[in-house]
Amino acid sequence: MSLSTTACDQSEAETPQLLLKNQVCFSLYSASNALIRSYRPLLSALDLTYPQYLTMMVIWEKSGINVKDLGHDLHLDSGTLTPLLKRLEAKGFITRERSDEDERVRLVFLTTQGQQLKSQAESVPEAIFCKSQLPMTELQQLKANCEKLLASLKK
Amino acid sequence: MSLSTTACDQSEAETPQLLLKNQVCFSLYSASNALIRSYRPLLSALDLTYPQYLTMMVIWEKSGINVKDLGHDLHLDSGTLTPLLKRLEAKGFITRERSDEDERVRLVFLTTQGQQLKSQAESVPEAIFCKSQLPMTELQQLKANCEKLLASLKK
DNA sequence: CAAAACTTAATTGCGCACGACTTAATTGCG
DNA sequence: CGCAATTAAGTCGTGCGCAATTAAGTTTTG
Repeated sequence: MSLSTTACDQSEAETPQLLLKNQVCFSLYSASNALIRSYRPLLSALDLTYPQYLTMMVIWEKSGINVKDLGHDLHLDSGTLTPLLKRLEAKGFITRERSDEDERVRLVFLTTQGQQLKSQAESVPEAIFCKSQLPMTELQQLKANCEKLLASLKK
Repeated sequence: MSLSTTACDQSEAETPQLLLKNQVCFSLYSASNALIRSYRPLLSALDLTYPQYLTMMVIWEKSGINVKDLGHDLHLDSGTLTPLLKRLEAKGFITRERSDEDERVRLVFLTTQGQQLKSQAESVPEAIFCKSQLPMTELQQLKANCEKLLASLKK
């Protein structure tokens, strides 16, 4: 067996594990791209990209977090986060300050404008749920399956 | 309700729909990134990136396909595909030729080297399945859920 | 038949992801 | 103490994704 879910395909049975339609990863990748795409018009109204929106979620919850912990929460590294945080700072949503205790550490704080953004963002999840046109139970199942795969790959 | 699966969270119940851990999309995005990451060492041995690997799958199945149909199959546009195909051509895996019937159309053909690559790639799906450490039934469920979401968002 | 409408690919610009590397600060240990 | 090892963030280069635009070829239609 393989990650390509070879089931009952009639076309080209020679190497079915190399058919696009049998790839779990392709489905995951396409669905992720499509869902992020559907966020785009909603988020561009807030002057945010999707990764910036995720980052703001962490900062809304944990203002003063450092880059390492942010990267841990988002599963992203400093090569991705540093420029992203600079863009969020340029937009006025956050400030980036060095820690006094440890000069290596960069702390990220929410600004007043960043706080205001949160109330504007509150309607986004509902809007996306409507766009998805799927029952909550299925979305939760999808979420659980993704988390299980992620946990398994992280080990 | 919302796409953020607000269930039974104890932390910060004020706006639970804006907590990262309640986002279906974040789980999907993280799992997709992680799975693609786990393909990387296997594919770099074949001198392919993950999107290039997906593209080669289509071309292995449909040598002579045009860019529009390739984009339809992969859910990608020419802005992504044109440079990707040029890189595949530079590596010698494909050729890109104009159609005789319609000069606008660009046809993509498998080369001998591209054909040889297929046999080298045959071990990849199995290796990824092992890395995932999940039963096939769960992977198939994940795949089905992703496809349902994608279909729903495409409408 | 010629101009308008349409279609296909290519181009451009921006923002990720991420590996590899660098810089600077802190810690550890002999 | 002093220097090596470690750690945190930043930098750089490559390759996507995708919106917006452009260029070129084809079809439609008055």
